[in-house]
Amino acid sequence: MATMHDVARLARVSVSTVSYVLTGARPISQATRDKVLAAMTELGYQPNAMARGLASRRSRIVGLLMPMDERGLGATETAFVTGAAAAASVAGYHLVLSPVGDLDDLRRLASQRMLDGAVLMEVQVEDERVGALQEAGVPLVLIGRTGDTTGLSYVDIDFDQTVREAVAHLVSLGHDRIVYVNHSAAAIAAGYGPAVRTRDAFVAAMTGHGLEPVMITAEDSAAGGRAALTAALAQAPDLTAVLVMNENAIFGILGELTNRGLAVPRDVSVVSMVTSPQVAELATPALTAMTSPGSALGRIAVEALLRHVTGTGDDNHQQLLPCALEVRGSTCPAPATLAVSVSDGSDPTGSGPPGT
Amino acid sequence: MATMHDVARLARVSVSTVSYVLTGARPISQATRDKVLAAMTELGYQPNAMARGLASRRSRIVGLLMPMDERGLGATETAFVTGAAAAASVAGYHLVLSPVGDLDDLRRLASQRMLDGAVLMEVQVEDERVGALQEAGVPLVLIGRTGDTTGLSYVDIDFDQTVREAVAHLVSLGHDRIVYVNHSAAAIAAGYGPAVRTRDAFVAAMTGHGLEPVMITAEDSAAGGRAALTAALAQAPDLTAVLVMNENAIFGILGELTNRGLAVPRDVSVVSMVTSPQVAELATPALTAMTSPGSALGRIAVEALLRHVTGTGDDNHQQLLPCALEVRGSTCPAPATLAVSVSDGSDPTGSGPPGT
DNA sequence: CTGAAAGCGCTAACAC
DNA sequence: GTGTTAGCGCTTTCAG
Repeated sequence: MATMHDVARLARVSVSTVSYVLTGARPISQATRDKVLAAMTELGYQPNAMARGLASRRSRIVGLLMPMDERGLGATETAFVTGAAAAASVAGYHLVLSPVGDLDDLRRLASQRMLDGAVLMEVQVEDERVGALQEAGVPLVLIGRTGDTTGLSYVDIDFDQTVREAVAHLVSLGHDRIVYVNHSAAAIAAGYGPAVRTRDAFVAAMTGHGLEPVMITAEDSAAGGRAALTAALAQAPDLTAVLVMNENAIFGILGELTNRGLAVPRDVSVVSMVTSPQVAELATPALTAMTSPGSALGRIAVEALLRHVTGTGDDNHQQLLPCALEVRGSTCPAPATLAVSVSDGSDPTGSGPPGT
Repeated sequence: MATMHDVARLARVSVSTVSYVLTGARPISQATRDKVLAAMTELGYQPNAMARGLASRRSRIVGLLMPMDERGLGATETAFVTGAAAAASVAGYHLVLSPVGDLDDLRRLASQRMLDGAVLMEVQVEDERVGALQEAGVPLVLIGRTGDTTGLSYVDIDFDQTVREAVAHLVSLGHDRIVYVNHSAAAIAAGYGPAVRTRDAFVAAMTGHGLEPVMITAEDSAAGGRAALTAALAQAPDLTAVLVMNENAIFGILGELTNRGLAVPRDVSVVSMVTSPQVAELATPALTAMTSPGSALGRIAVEALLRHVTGTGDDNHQQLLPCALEVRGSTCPAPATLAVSVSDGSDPTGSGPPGT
């Protein structure tokens, strides 16, 4: 393995010159640079990452910290990762995905000066990792948001916009009995951001359309989805559409719908929010969904982090990204307004009270 | 940030002593060790990873290289990761997941002496990464197998056993028209290990039971699954069971079955191979599956790698792990043997030619 | 525009 | 059982 000395000797320059052509930290004449570059390629030189890191106090590694629970990475999260990795690679940084479950592990990783910065995924409202990294002096950017974002950089999904557009889509199809299946009650109670924010946004959106917001909570599993649909039908027997933000429950919901002889979308329209096209396509029919801005989230987070790390630019980047409506096969116009309504010609806006 | 010198000074010992209590590379008296440890905690000392790496020529980082395509990590792959991370952590190593898509990126990573070793996931029959890492002198272990495994360490799933048990399960339930839905024809032609090995194992298993092996290929998507089921029914209209090893196609298969009014498991039993419980539970009914030895694969791979890296033990670990049959709701006894058979009492073994 | 040399924080001989 | 010290390969002053 050739070292910088070897390159310097071969190019007949000093080591510092070699170093400077590598880092670009000071101007080098074209002639010298060419000599050095030639020597490098001739020797197949690659700088030693550890030595660089020690001398420069910069590892050129940024971490993507994701709590890996058993559920695995959905396509959405995977998109974060690929987007982030690409952005890091472009900047000459390595992105390492650290499946740190343990807070102590994280503390260790951070204090060992192994990371120039970190992107946190799956951020909780009260996330201990934030404090741990700040104490260790590791710059960070969140994908998601903590409760108090003062002085923190983050990139997150615009849940308000997402819910609003999803509801608008259903309303424009004539639906007026829309049930929202959220994450679990426990998640909401714990203040899990996406669950809380979508809940509020749903209430606002429905109210804005003069409709009554009905929300059901669901455990993150197929069984949870089945139970949620059962509860939804109990609470709103005349529902014509369900809005879901729970990739783990959605298949249970669809299964239970089928079990009850309700066809999608003929009898019930379904919209899945913050969903990747891949998952949407798994269902039959494919799901109309609000597609998450997957790789963009990851890319933007890393770019903001690197700006922070290198001291280039704002160290307080806060940004929301929209989800895009992609209409597939799980939504269609609401079944002809209730027989009674049709027969008496009332309620053409479809915004009447339930049970009419 | 406290350094080793600070610790040494506070404990009134030499730096080397501190270093040795850290590495355990030579015996230290209990008294000194205690002093040093006390000093360390008092200062909140954490060794600098870069300095250690430079001096010891060991980064204590092992890479888990996974080509991240858009599909994302299934629960199965995620289990590899968590198993591997846990094993690395226990040994005091960091596991970094490197989403290297580009071979040049990988070469760079390897030549920069950043990795003490690597575990390769999603191994292809002809995998360029193997050569790249070997040239760079990076020890490696595969999860999966290349075509020629001479001199290579690997851990893989025992596809023979998996197929054999899955078929045996169906046969024991009285099924005799079993269709296997494999990966795509292209994947098989390219020599994709799991596809080729399960194909051969399926033929062997069916033949062993005196049954005719019918295999259909499917693209890795819901649409591919739907098409495959259509093809399967065309080729074997009287099929009573389908065996699948394609997590992306399985939902398409199930959807198409429903579309055609075929109930699972009443009309058709379904077994999914190399599947995580999480995915199996997504379906309604939950899928009977051959559960993959997820985290064990990751753990064993890392343990083998670390033995290799530290020179402790065989650097040629080759091991196959079985999948476990977990019976859920998608299989049941075959529909009463064909009416004709029953009425004429023939073919009790169910091994007659198709179309009887 | 280029060189010389002093570290970065740690490990691992080599001494005792 | 412990101390001394020469590097590991690079970056970055400080000089020219």
